[in-house]
Amino acid sequence: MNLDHIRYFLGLADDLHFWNASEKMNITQSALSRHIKALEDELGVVLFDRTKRKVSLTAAGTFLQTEWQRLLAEMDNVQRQARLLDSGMAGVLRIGHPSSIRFSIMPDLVVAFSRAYPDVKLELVDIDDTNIEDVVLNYQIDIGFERGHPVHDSLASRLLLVEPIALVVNDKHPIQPGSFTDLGQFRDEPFMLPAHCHSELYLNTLYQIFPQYGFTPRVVFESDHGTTLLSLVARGMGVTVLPMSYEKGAPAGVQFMALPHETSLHMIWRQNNTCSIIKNAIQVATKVLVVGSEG
Amino acid sequence: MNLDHIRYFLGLADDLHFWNASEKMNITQSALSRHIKALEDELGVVLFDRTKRKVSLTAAGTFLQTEWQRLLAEMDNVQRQARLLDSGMAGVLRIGHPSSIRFSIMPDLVVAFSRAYPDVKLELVDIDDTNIEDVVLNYQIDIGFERGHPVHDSLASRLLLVEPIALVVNDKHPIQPGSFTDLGQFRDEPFMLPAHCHSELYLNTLYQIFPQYGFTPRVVFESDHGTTLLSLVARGMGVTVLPMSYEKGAPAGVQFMALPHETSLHMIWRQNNTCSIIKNAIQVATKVLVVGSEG
DNA sequence: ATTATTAATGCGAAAATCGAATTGATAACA
DNA sequence: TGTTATCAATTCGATTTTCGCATTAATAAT
Repeated sequence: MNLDHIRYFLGLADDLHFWNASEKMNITQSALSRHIKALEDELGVVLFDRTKRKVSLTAAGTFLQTEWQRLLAEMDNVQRQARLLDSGMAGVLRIGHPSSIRFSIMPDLVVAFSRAYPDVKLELVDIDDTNIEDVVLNYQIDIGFERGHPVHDSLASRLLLVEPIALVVNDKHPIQPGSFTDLGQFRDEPFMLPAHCHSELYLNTLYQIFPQYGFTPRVVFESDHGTTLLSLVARGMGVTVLPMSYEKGAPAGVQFMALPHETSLHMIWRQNNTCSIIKNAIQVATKVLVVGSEG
Repeated sequence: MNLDHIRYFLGLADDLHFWNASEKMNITQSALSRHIKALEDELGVVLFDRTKRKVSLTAAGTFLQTEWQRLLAEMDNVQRQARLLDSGMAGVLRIGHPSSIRFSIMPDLVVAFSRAYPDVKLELVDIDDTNIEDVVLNYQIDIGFERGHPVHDSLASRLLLVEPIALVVNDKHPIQPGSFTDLGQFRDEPFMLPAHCHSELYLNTLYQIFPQYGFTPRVVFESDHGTTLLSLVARGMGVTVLPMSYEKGAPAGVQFMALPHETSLHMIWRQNNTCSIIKNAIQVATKVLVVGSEG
């Protein structure tokens, strides 16, 4: 059955006059007659009583008028929603990110994206010890953030941010920004560092720093959570090394000192994910954290 | 847009394989390809990602799969209901009847009809002093019952019942069935009779009886309600004349004696009412009250 | 490099649909 | 009572759409 048949039916049901109705719908009267007949034949139900002089709806016709009107309107709404989904103006975007950007970068991105696409629902998924690339590949999330260029082939990525890695000390520590020269000054300090189950890429970067200063840090505490490390630094338990973006939202009593080393933040997604929401998200993220671009 | 397009879409969305899906739906693969393409072009939305080797639904496609499935099911239900309405298996039937058959005939008809057509809702409309023919013609009810052949041209009717008119006396009245000969015996009795706003046809029949016995009844009380008259007869206030069908459900203490006069019961409906429920109602009524038939 | 798989496409035939004109039946009017 | 006006159904030839068959093109598997 053709939805146009139903539209023609509704037009005739409004006018109850074949010629008038056909003219309003820009078809000929003969076409309208045939459409209605075809519809009636297909249903096996007479929709109009025509007495050569007057056209009126049958009981079934009256029923179908209201029901089909409703269903056609629903069809339209469904199609409009589909177009929104297609254009990335509506839908769901699941995001996973390391805790390191929870307070500094994610809020900016979320606010910017929600403003631009208010009808897209954001689901922030907590990713702790799992490899974030796997979580993207497993369709658990659509977009992930990772420190370092993604390893997996079928992931696409964009570099969003390059930031210094910082040494973090208690603000009562004898060495402060004024007297800080290089990391070698801390060779005998107790370090608190991320655990090994954290992002490999970042850990590699991190653990390649110390040998350059000729020492291996004495690790007295391990944690994946930067905020945990920060609060222990604030309590004077030792020093730590974290991306500079942790400075925003850090507790009182800690001091960040940039090291001459950097870490990058990449946004990653499935290469075969053609959904426009992804494209929109890339665009927003790029606009918010203006950096160059990458494949 | 054609609903078949949507069916083809749903078929492909199930299989995610053009050839398999097309074979299941008894069309060729080329036809299916073109249907899907036509649908996508019409919507302006890509529904499937096809990578020459794998077919998968887009976000919009996934959405439309569930929504269109639901809408198509609704379409089917609506059509089924329309067919029921058309066949007279469902719908509403509004009935008006004189109070004279409320206890004797209507219950039988209602029970029989409800058993045969359980999905047709019966609305019993109380018709008191209004002309029942007008109530049918005004579309207030679909079917009416009238004592006598209908007057109006555009009404169709069927004779359902011919029954005696009865004299009703108190069971302590000196004249009882054994001693009853004719109505002339009651020329000096106090009569209680229907009021003039009752059905004209019946009143004409009724008031033509007395002259045949050479007297005019002494009317001491008038009422349209046969049950009222009966209860007064039971209290010994006088005698009355009513269709024999009142005997069923009459109060204790009254005695019915058939007169050699008859009244008929007709079912009436709008001649131009083509609704099958009417036809079904006629059939049921005829079967329940087996009598001949009439135009 | 070769083969198998599979969606898209070109092509002629078949089917559906269209508009213009005609028909047939009824209501309105003279 | 005969005539006209109205209006839905129908006929007919032309156009458009849709179909199946065969082929093409692109990819994955061997």
